[in-house]
Amino acid sequence: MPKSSPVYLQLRQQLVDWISEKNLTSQDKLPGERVLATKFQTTRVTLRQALAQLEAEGVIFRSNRRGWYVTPARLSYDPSRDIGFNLYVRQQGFTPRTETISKELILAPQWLAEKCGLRDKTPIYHFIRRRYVDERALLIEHNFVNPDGCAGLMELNTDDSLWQLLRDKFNLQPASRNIEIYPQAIVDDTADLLNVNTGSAGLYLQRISHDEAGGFLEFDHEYWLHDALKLVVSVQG
Amino acid sequence: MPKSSPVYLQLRQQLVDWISEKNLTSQDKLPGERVLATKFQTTRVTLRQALAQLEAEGVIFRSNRRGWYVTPARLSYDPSRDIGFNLYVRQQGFTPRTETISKELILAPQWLAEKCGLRDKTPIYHFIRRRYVDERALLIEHNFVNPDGCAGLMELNTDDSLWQLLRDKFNLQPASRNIEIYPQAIVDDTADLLNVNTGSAGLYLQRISHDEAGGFLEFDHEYWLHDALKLVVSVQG
DNA sequence: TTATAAATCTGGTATATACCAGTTGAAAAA
DNA sequence: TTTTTCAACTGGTATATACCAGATTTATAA
Repeated sequence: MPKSSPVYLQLRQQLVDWISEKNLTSQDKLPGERVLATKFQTTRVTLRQALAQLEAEGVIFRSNRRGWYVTPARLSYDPSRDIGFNLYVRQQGFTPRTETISKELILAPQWLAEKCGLRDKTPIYHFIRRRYVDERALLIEHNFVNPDGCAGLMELNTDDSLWQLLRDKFNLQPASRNIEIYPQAIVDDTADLLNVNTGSAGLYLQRISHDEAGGFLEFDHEYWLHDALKLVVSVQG
Repeated sequence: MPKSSPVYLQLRQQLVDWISEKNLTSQDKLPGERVLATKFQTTRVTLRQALAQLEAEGVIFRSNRRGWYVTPARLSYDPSRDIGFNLYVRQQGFTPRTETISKELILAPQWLAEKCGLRDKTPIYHFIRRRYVDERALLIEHNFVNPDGCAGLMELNTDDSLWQLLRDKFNLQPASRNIEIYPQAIVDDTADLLNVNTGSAGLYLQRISHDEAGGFLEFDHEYWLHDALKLVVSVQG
């Protein structure tokens, strides 16, 4: 006799069926939790367990206190290329948007100096940007750029590709990158900026770029929603 | 007046403090939920919310119905190299173990044939392996190997590096790899094999390797626990 | 000594209920 | 028409309580 699965997993399946039956698609809103709980004859608590399950699977997502929505297809993303986020997104038929949340010249804190092989308190540009696809905020990006050779970068419009600016205006181009990637919960400020609860699943991506002479160009880290991207990398050898 | 954070987040902090105060370290077990709930004067339900938060952050992990444990440091892992899992792990001072769960010669199903550019129903080796670090099961790996040029692979011991076997015994070596990486919930069989609940956060990693002539060598996918690894990739250009 | 069965751990699921806190949109005021 | 205010909605947090289901240990029988 097959053991029956728990109620919340059965409910999960009912929700999946219902979503496909109703032809709900990318970014469509689900009814409120109280409505769903009634419709499927269960408690809100149990319903939320099923919703959380689907959220973990990347089927639906929530926007802070606004409700549940159907998750759009993942964005393919190659962290070893720098054709620019906006271009990337458009090539896949989505609509990008970038907000520069802050830009300032700071003195490199110790952790950053260590990572990048700089002396403590070296001046460095710090950009914080929020990037959207189809008006859903997908990631928060921090760029720390070595000001050597690109003085005045901060006065330019940074809502598009930084690398494009560096290449076109300052003739700077990365020759090698060290990339680190791992799943990490999104917390605190970052969570707020992305309109998710602290502790939401996310993907952390860090990149250190050097020029041909081995000089430090840029340190960057990105906090992505867990269901938002698919990394694609090609490697030789 | 600063808004006070919810009880479960305060509790989260208390737990963190308590863990560090008690000097709990890698793989140490936490007291049972009922004990903790009493100690911190809260309900088991609220306590579990705090524990789930720490789990999402990768501070603690649970082993199915056994209890909560302190998460070990992440394993660094370069998916573009193939020095072999076991060697990788040992280099970082951990103890690896690999179990071959199954190995068989199958006929490539459609999805696989498409991905690898094969004809439908091409014969192909299928290995399923479970890999441990310090006796914690971290990932389930599926290898689909093109039998051309490595007949008899299935009879060999596959608890170490497949690539090492292919290189040493069959003179096969990959020239290029296409890698896909994204966060994905661990469900069903895979969850069972890893001793986690269905829906646990995980990282999915897929690799397609070709030889110098562009011939298909191997398709591989891996399901990792979300808190188990840190991907490290170096890229030129 | 070993194998088996039962008791007792542990976390997992489920229900009912209340209130809190941002979001939203409608109503009221400017 | 525009702004402001406020009611109502939504999801988020919190407590209390019960029972279920695997895992582990202990006691018992072979």
